[in-house]
Amino acid sequence: MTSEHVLNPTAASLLGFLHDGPQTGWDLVATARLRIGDFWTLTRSQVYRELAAMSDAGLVTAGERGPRDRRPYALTDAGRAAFEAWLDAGPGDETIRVPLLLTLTFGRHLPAARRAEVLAEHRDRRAQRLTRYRNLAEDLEGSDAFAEAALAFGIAYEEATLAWFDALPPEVTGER
Amino acid sequence: MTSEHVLNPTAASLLGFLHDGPQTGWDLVATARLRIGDFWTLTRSQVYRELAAMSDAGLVTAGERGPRDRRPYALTDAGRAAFEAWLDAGPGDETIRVPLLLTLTFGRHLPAARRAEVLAEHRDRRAQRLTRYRNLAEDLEGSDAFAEAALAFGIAYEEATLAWFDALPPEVTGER
DNA sequence: CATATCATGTAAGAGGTTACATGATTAC
DNA sequence: GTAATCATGTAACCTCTTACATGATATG
Repeated sequence: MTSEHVLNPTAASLLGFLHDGPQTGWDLVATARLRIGDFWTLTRSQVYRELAAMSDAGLVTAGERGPRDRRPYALTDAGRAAFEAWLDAGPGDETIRVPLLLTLTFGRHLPAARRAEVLAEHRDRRAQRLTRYRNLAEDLEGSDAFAEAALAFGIAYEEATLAWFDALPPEVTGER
Repeated sequence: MTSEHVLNPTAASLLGFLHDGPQTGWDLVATARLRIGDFWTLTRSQVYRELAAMSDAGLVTAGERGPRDRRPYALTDAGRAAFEAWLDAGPGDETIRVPLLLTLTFGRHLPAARRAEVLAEHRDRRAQRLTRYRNLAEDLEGSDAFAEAALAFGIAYEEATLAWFDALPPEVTGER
């Protein structure tokens, strides 16, 4: 009888990173920000909480405290099994929540001039993100095909968004 | 001194819908599912809670209970002001959380055959969503430019996603 | 009269964010 | 020695989901 600890995607990702060796909470935050931060948000608080919970559940073990109270967590066999089960289950349905489209839906309640500003600001943020992604893609080239694929998704998304922006009719954008 | 009640996007959307006249919680759920359901999830529980909270804050007023205990909520001037302030602030940053890209990031831990299956399943779900969007777009044509624009975003997103799927290299998809 | 649908809500818990509190070590 | 950064964690609160509980009305 295996005690099935159901993983949430955040916890599962931590286990995923621990496959490359023990890490402290602090390090895991940095790793996660770097490797999945562009498509999965997570906070320090969350990481420490999930680590504590997974330690209780036997999915990870806390090692000795090192300098500066550093406390490395290592994957257990149970943790490895739980991670594999999570991965094998496939990605859950995406929760699509796009604040921009809410603002747009209620666009008729926003004066045209302000609407134009708001949209332009948002478009700009997207454009900056696309630029950042493209730079990242250069750095990443040839290293990790999976990471490259994930980044390519982001690029495709932002490109599509910008094209959408530029195709909006003037009665929506509020520009004359 | 105006008591600034800070709205979350869900609450704000309810106020937005109440601009077209009083509605009950039940009706608001249906309206929201229909009008913003494709880019903003929300549950019954949430709607009743937000209505109660906004009623306490004076942003809406509960009317007399009708048949089947139906209780219509109406917008107050404070509610209208709060909504306008929310709308004017512009859309907040999108929280990007794409479970698919997590699965992909850890793709090397998933056997190639299973990886191919998982990706194919997910691609299929996306394709179905795109089809649904396209049908909706036909129905919507010429009615509401803002709703059409929001839908066009969804279509652009799904089209970009499908194109990305189809451009994935075989070492990522796990197909030979 | 039985079943489906309409309609309200509460309870419990998971997940997520922000702010607070504390202290060690490194770099200047 | 002082400021930055590393490192751990707790507390409070908000948001969101799922399950539970209850009853009225319409449809067949």
